[in-house]
Amino acid sequence: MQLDERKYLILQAIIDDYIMTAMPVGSRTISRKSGVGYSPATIRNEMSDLEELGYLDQPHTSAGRVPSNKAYRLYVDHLMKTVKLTNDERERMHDHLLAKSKQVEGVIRSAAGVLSDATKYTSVIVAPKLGTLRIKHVQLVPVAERMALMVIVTNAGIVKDAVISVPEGMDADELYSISRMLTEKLADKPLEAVRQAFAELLRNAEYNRRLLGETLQVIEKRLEAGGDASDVIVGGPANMLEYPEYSDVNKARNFLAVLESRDTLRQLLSRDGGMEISIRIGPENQLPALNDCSIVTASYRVGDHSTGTLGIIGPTRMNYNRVISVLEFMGRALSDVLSQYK
Amino acid sequence: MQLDERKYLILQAIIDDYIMTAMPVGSRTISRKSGVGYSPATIRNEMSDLEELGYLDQPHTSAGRVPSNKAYRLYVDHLMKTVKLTNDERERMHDHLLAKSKQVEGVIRSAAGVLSDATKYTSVIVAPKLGTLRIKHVQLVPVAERMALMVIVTNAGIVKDAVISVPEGMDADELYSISRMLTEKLADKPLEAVRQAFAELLRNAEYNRRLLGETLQVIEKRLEAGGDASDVIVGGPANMLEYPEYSDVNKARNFLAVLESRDTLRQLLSRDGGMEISIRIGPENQLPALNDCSIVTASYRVGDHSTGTLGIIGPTRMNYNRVISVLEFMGRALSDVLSQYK
DNA sequence: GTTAGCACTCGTGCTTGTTGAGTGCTAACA
DNA sequence: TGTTAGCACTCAACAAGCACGAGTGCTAAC
Repeated sequence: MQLDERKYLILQAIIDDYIMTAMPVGSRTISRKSGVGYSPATIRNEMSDLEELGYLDQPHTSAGRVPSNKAYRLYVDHLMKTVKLTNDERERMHDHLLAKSKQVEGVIRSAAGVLSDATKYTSVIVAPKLGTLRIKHVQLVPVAERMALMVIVTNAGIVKDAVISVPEGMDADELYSISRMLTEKLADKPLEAVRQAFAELLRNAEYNRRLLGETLQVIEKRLEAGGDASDVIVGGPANMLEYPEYSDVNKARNFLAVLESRDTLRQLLSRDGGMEISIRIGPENQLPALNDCSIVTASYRVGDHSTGTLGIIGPTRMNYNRVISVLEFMGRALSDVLSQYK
Repeated sequence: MQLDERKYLILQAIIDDYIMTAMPVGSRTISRKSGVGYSPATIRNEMSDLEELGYLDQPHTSAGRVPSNKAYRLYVDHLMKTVKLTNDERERMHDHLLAKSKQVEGVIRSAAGVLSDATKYTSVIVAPKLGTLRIKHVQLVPVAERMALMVIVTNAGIVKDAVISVPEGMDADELYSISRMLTEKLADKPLEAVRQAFAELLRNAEYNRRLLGETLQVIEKRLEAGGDASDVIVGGPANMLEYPEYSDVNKARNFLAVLESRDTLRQLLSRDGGMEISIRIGPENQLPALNDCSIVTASYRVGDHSTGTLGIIGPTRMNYNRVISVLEFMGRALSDVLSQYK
């Protein structure tokens, strides 16, 4: 059995309706719907076929039908027609984004807010991979006896800091000149290339080797860790509770638990290929707790080499249409804002 | 009618039981309980009195009784006997806190995690008021044509950054020397005293006045804003859903919505007096959405002048005992860790 | 002052019946 | 041969009725 034009039409109508209502949809509903000129009986026959083909599920005999994950896959790949955002909406989102643009952390944070507000789902934004960011400036600041704070400013104005210990008796002036030297040597190098640069520094070091060694270690540790918790920002976690899928408190709790584990989130948002938009439906995203969620992601650029990810997590019956439009727009907007300090 | 010894005893037993079970407690339960040697009938008479006095509520005729907010108030003020944490527990919490102590943001974040794990409620930590922190270092880093990133390192290693615009043609070296000058002039001054210092600088400025003016403005704006979103850290938001009080999704959603508004949280956690532990029960915390929540807060010190707040939000029938012990301990631990880079 | 006894209340959980949305099948129709 | 009307059937959801039991208040006896 194959999918003909009419089956596509009916399947699409069913999915569209289910996305709106979250209720199993019956043959009468589809029959009434404009654009499909068949009687309920005909629709029923087609629905029966679609069920056999694995595109529809039936919760129980006397209920309507519900799209399967396979149906959503077909939907996003072929059936869905993209909608445009209104200019008004684009403007509003853009303005919200710029309102806090004075602080970089703030830009990402408000982007997450805009995303979750615009879609009514939960949004997640992952900051660019540390290793790909370029160092603009390194500064060691004395904070205590034998301790200094190392501040690294990268492009996109992202600031990373870490406490390192310094040799006995090293004073502020000395740290200052080491900072100057480090900045000079490391400027415009990506963080992940720092090991090499350091090796070179250590070979012909006039300065304290132990200090440089530890500084290198700290940087590498940060790189390995893949960034700390603040690198994943979640927006509108409570939005998900609006949907009947999560009217069960246990489900809601499991969902929120996933959001609390930034590591899991970072992994979930890791993207496969280079395509603009990636969609994972239900079990496609591996995590059992998110079996009835879909994750849609896009990416944004910072400078020429670094990319971060922005995404939406919602029920599998999410409004893919709108989510994709919003993500595409915000991906571009975020890239613009974050690349302006190149 | 007055509260005699026996009424205290019974009320305490009722509250203890209700904190454990969240079920209306009946006279039989209390009678069986060790320590109270009276028959259910006697207990009933006393309970009737307690209800009349406003310490107990009755959900409906044939149910047991539930402590009122007035009862909780009495409980935390007089009835409650403090319990000690085991050494084992203290150690575990302390270790968790230190595990991430290399990054300051990380310390506060993991403290929030420790708090919510130890209590099974939701924790909130507010970073110290910016104005009271002391400047250790100011650094201007060029990020784009006519734009620089200003990084301010304060004691406790807290780093604040903001983008400012700089005059045409100002190069890295020039910014470097301005940074040096600013650091020298501002070092060890609290942020809120910066206005004065700047006024002085502006009076006999050799350097560009417009730059200094804007720098001052940025600092002041940050001060006025009372810190940005990252200054409030929430731990274990999903914990609250464990409790039957929040088995209603709508209630849960409202609760989570409150947690999303960092401004509201900051206000909620603002503390009245200087006492070590502050407890607000139900409506005492003003916010209708949190009418059946209690908020317990303690404070921590950073250096000599700055204080931040750490708190627990839980149902009014929370385990005040334990919460207070944990908060006291963590307040001290956090102060120790954050004051070590003085 | 304390307690046993008893009638009374009322939420909870179970069973049963009803309703209605939806299905599958069959037979008639174009 | 594809489409549709008709009809019997299914089953979740809802409501009504009922028994149960936890809990109360009151009274009278100890």
